[in-house]
Amino acid sequence: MKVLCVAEKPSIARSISAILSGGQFTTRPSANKYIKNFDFNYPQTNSIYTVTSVSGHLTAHDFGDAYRTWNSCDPFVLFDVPIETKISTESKTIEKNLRNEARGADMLMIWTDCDREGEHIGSEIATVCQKAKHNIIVKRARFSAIIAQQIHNAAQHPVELDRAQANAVEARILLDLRIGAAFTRMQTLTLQGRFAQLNEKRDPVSYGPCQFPTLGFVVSRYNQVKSFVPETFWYIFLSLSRSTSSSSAPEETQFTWRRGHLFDFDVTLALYQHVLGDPLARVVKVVQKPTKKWKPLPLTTVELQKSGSRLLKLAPKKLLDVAEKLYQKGFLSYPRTETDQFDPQFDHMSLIRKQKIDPNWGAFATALEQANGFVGPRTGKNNDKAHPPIHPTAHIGNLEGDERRVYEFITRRYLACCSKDAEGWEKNVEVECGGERFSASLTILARNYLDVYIYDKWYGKVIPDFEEGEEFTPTVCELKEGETSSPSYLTEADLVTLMDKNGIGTDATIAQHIQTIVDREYVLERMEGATKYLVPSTLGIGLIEGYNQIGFEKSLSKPQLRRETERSMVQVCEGTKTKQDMLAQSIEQYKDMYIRARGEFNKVITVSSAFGRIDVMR
DNA sequence: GCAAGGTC
Repeated sequence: MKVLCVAEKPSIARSISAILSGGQFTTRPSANKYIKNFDFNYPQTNSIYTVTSVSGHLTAHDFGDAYRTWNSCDPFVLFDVPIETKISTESKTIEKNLRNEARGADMLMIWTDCDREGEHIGSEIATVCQKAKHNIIVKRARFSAIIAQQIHNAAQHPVELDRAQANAVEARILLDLRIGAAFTRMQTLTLQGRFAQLNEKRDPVSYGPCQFPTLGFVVSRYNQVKSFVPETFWYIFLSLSRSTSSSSAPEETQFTWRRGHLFDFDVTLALYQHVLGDPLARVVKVVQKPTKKWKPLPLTTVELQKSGSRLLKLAPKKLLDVAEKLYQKGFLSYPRTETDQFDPQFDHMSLIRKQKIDPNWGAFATALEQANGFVGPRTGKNNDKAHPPIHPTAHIGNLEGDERRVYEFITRRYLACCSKDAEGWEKNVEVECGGERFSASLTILARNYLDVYIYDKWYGKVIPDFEEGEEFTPTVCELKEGETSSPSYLTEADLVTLMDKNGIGTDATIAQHIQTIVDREYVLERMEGATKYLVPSTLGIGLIEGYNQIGFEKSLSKPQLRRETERSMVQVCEGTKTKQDMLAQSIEQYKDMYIRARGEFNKVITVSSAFGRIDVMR
């Protein structure tokens, strides 16, 4: 039997071939420069295998000619007019390769990632191959990691394609296109009629079910900052200076008031006077216990973008681009993964060994190899069943600039994962004075993973000995005043976190959505020191606040609608809803909102005009 | 000139 295997991307095709053939395969080029065909025998099922791949989705969706140009129709009809599905121009050579290979095959085995999108890509592959060979048997290989035993098992026990999952994705594709195109054209054409600046630039004023909630987060934080009024508070500050030993200089131990701070001056003053009336502080409790600072979890794409943008000051999109490049050069594992747990069979030692030669972290890697050095990584809660957490696959010493910094971060993170938690000793001293309680708590370090993961800080300070029942005269006892501080604008790391929590976009697209609202000039990047903050432009504020004033039951700029789309997709996958019902219900809902938005768009225009100009403020 | 999701 001749079997044609098709993976979602070239790297997986190569890995599968290496495993199934035991390294004995021949390589043929295809019409596409990224894609190769691998041939070998697979005696376990008495078959001749060819393994190739696509490169993500094969098809593109668009309206027919009659509706593609912007002035050809009322945007409202885009909710209903037919959508054409074509092989995208970039995929033409890939389609050709699939057809050639399918003609000579008895069976098509689909090896796309085991997620909804993978099932949809699989159905695209099946359509192309069945066109080339009508009676080809279509099967699907199920695997959750590129591990020999799993890959062999998948090849020997193929299952059926899950059409329900493919349908759910198809519905989302159609919905996003209809909603995006209809609202984008309506917004753009209406605003261009009112604001000359927009007309000159001809930039679309886009709407999208992911980009608007993303913009909504930025505007919402902006409003919090603008409406913030500082509040004065008061607190009692207590400290003691004493030497830890007879020879050392005195050190100050600061105690924290158990009440934190109060907003009522008179009450605070009364309590303070009570404390002043009692010159002696008594140690009521000393608790000492070991404490830990946990090493980081294995690295996912979202976490790379969050911690990377915070620690390396690189934009999430940039981080992903750099990681992608390093992956293509063979230094990193696949950088788009939701998985924060390594497979129990994962071979860490050979990867750690590769890092021993590094001048900066080689010694740490060497120590991990010794007895008591290595501790298996923590197990997170997420597993996409397709890719392991991001880790270095080879050592490289001559990178420069951002590539070097990203590689270093990922490598240090990985080595930290294979190390031990930092250990400390916590001493909590509780003190009573004039009826008020105060406490001090400090930690002493045993660094472990912190030695390689230089991005985490864990400060500790030796605290003098205190004994229960001991009395002392505080060195300082003061009534102090403070002020609540304004929230800051959103950082990119904050925004990634919010999007991830609210299910806006996926690990691979979150960074793109942020880029989109910047490109559309809805949001400006403002540097303060080394930190980049996101501030909405007048246009961004006008759009969000304008829609808010229309008072939709479900806001176009909040995550709820996207969550509902997600829930509908799950229902289609489970078979509790049909694709047609999902489409019909959503389209109806958005049509109602579209009609109201169009009717009351003067509110968006009014809010935008209120800022005087609709172009961006600098 | 529109979306979001894959991927190179």
